[in-house]
Amino acid sequence: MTVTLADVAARAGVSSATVSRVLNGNYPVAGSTRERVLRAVEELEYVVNGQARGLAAATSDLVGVLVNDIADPFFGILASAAQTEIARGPREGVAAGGGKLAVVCNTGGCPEAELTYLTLLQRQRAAGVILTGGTAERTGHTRAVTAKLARLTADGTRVVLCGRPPLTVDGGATTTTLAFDNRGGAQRLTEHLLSLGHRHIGYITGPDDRTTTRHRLEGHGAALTAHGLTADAARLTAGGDYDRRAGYAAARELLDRAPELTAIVAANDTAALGVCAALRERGLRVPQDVSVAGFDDLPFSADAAPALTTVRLPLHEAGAWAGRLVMDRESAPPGGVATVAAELVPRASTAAPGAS
Amino acid sequence: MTVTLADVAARAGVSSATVSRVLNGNYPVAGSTRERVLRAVEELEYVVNGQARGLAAATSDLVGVLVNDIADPFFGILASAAQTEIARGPREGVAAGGGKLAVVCNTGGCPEAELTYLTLLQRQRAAGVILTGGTAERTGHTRAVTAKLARLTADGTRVVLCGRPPLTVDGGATTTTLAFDNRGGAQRLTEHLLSLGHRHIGYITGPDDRTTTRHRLEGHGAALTAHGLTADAARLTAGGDYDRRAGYAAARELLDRAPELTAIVAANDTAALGVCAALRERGLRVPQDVSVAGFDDLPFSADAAPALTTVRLPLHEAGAWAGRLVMDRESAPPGGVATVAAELVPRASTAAPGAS
DNA sequence: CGGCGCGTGGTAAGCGCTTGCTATGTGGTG
DNA sequence: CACCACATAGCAAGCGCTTACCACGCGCCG
Repeated sequence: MTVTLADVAARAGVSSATVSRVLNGNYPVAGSTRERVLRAVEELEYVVNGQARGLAAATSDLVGVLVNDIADPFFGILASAAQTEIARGPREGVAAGGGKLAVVCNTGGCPEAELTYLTLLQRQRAAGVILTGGTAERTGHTRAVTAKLARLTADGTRVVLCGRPPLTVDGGATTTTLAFDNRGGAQRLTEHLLSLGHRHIGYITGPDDRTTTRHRLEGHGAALTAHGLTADAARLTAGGDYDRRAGYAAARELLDRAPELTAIVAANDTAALGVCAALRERGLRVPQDVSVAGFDDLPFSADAAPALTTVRLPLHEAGAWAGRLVMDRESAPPGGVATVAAELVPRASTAAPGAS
Repeated sequence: MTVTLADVAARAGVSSATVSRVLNGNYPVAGSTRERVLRAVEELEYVVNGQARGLAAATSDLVGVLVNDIADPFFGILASAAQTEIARGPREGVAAGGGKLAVVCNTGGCPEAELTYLTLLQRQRAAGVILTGGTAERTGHTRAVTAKLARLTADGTRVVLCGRPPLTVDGGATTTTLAFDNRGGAQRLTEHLLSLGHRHIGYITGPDDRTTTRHRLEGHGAALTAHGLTADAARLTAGGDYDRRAGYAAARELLDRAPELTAIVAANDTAALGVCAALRERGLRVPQDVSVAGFDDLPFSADAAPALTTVRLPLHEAGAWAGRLVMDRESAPPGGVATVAAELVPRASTAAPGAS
């Protein structure tokens, strides 16, 4: 049924070794022979069997990309950029060949799923793995992931972390990491609100145990402290998730609890959208009555009404960078870790309190 | 370096065949033997080599998912839902095992890339392929894709089309298809505007040669015709792409060309956002001065201000359905083709013209 | 003019796993 | 008590490809 190397060889009147050599182009083959082979390949519509090739040559055409949820634009953009780099060979464009296939895995933020996917990728002897986004902070899990990654690395799989804090492996070695400056970004964002004159700032957090959540909250706290304010966490923070619903619910909770609020910082842009909805519903204007800020600078944020003040993470660039790193097309940053800057983007959703 | 079946066999004091059988569980193995083997697997941290297994058993753990761009929420949602189904085994959750890996390929809407990816997936002997979204309408390309898909099908790869029109293969066979009712949805949307009293309706199209673009435009035209209006295409349509920029640019063009417009229908929600931005910029209010409508009902549409009238495509459901179909967990719809309904969702961005 | 080296192509040994077939030991049955 | 059937386990032949190693023939140099 399916055409094999041997079929092509027979048709071209050469041995299968020769066909293999023509196809891989890493061994001298006379021009006339090469042509005969290529013609046979054409005629038979031969397509190499990747599994067999991988087995024989101990290589793989797969690169794993672990994300929380690919439907979330944050991860979508990251993955899209990474995929493009992974598919691109050394030359331009997918069509030129030489690229690999990106296996996207939705972990849903679930630690077990993360490990399961890593094992699945290990099964396929993936050439590389990119882990994106923050991760759960549970010692057991961190240890398990570290061990798994060490194993993968030992087996020759390139591992890149993108948007999560560096992980120190036993040997002291560090897997290549692109960390986002969540703390610094959050700090600058809150400073922006403080400098506008806000003193009662609510904060809506992401899921409890995530590194990203913690870092952003820490940045927020640092800014408050620097201004001599104490973060009244119990009263002024609420949260739960990085989605619209959570932002909406948390905003309502916060407004009930602390009506004096003049600004709300959301865990990310998506949640900020929910916050805006909650404010609108209560008849509060943004930014005249309450300022709102997000994080990430997702595409829709610039188009929201009012346009959302946020912190820009260069997701596309970071994803592409991670892609190049995992493809070994670029050398790792010194020390194995690079911090990706998070830039404050002030827009219309924040203003001085009481401004009409 | 890496542990093989033979290593496990040696450690357990059995033959590698027995280990294989324990691991695959499709052949009787005595309880005591099984336990010994499993212990050895544990101790050695053995992970089966997927390539070797695939080669020997003529199976594959990969399913391809072709999308235009995974960063676009339309495809992100589709892919996310599909991925989840693909990863899920017959039982619940990823961790239970039995699932496959989703290979996501960004074609960028480029026909050549589409073919290249199909070949790459064919190389890997993928268990299945899902092609999502509209496709370019070029005879050469359609023929090439059809041929490729026929080939894949013949090789045992399950092919599912999701969100694109059915493709008739030579033999009269039809690959399983979930088509979106773009035409009907667009028609109902324009009817909605007409029934509000609009008579001067602008239309912003997607890329020229895409099926989706054509179908939506046809639905729009059908609604106008049914109302005895002639679509003055030259004057009242503009467009270019399914993104914000295109919507913005096209809206400006349209407003310059036909200031009498009281409503604008955009190719999709993303473009509609650009339209709103252009209107705001000109000091036109939505919907008082100009009504705006989108298509797809992407998550942000409900949160836009004003909330966007649109046509809901059940992307999540469709993606999950495609996933189940490609995994052969559900039988194909009668005739191999199912049409996914597109439901009008009237929201605040459309109102009667002249209403203040 | 003989031999050496290089440019080519073939041979065959795996890569790590699955699986059809065979071999063995046990219990049940006539 | 002999025989057969069944439950297990092993043997070995591939799956389709890569690649180390060898063979061959030609041109060239000494």
